[in-house]
Amino acid sequence: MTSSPTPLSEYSETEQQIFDAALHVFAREGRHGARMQAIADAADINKAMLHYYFEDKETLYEEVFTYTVERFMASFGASLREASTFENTLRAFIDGYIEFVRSDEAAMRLMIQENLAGGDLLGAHLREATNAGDAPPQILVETIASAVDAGEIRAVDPQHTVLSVVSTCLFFFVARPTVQIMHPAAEDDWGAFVEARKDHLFDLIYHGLAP
Amino acid sequence: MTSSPTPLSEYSETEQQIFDAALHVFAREGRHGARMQAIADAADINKAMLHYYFEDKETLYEEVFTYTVERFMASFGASLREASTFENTLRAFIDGYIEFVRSDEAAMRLMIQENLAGGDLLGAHLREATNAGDAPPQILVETIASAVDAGEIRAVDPQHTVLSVVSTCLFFFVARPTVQIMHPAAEDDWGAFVEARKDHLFDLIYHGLAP
DNA sequence: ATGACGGTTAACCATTTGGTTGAACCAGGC
DNA sequence: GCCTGGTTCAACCAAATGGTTAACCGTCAT
Repeated sequence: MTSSPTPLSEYSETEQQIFDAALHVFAREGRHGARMQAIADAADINKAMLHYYFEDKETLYEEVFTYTVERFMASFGASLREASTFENTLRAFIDGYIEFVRSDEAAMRLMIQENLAGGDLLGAHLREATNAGDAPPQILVETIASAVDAGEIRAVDPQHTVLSVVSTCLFFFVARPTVQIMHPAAEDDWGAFVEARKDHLFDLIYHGLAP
Repeated sequence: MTSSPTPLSEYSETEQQIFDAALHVFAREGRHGARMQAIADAADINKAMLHYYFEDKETLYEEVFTYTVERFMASFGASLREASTFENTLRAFIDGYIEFVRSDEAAMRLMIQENLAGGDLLGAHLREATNAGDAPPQILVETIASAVDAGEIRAVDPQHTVLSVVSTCLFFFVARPTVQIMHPAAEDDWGAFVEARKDHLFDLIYHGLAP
């Protein structure tokens, strides 16, 4: 279920094990809470190997985080290809974005950890991308703005709307333990619950935007 | 802006300082990432005082967390008093819930930290409350179910709907650093942004539920 | 064979961190 | 004054943690 985060191809096998393990431990314990020994254990290697492949904890974190944030931003746009109707676009985005997060929950948790801890490193990356013009959600914002202009949907604020869509797609992953206690269905079969959630979210938001 | 989390009244002043500081540090760095020295610094006291008032790190965390989770659950129901129309109820809940989180963001961050870390302690508290019948969101679920039965809103799944409402109310706080980079308005005046968000969320969800 | 080299390991070191201690401080009651 | 109780602090200690080292493989070119 929790797949490997498809690290860089130029990495050796051991490097990928470390990378993978570090992502999961950092995602769970946070930048400072994570212990090098825990990462070594998760990667099933000797602690010294961590420093052989990555200089120190800080460097390891930065490499893992940088790679994760880039993958995250790429996934944003990837879910938006081929826009026919706005209805199809919204459906494709919700499905695609949720599918991406499901395939690598640890990546998302790491992003949230950064936010909780102040998001300094995150800020640097995002500002860079934003200035370069390829800020991830900008595409969706424009899609919604166009739909508003074309009269396809009500005159909502595109920025706020995108934030709402993203919120609903991500939050139930963030609070997964809580959700699984509250919703018996989510506890029994998480996969089915995620599918049901895609349908519900599209239905709710599409009706919320309809004229 | 970041108000004090109104600790238990039976606490002495020093105890409250510690409690308050611990909440903020745990919320930012997580259960294991938090350093006792950091908490002592934030509380502006000597490190030995922490152990004078609270046995050890684990106990301190548990007391802070227990108190936080209880306050959180109470706030859930508190936002639902006096339901006339469903429209008013929804509006009151969104406003009240967001206002509660705004008044104590650290409490919410602590809850999210617990979720990211697996939520074992959280699970114990929630299951207890759920079995006792006073599970926080149960009231909202029933309100929505009634509205569906009365034909006030479309035939949506109440459980999923509540999760969606809560997602949108909480997520922009969780990802506040990211949101502030993406939305210039949120960076300039967070308070005004939160207000705008209340309006937007009510508008989006109310239309999403309307028949 | 051998030696150079990437990879791997256990043992080790220095610093940080959680936690303790004994003395000092500071009321209020006698 | 001086005792007593709760409170506060600097210094201290043992364990945990990040990071290093020197030796040890295995293998491949010479």
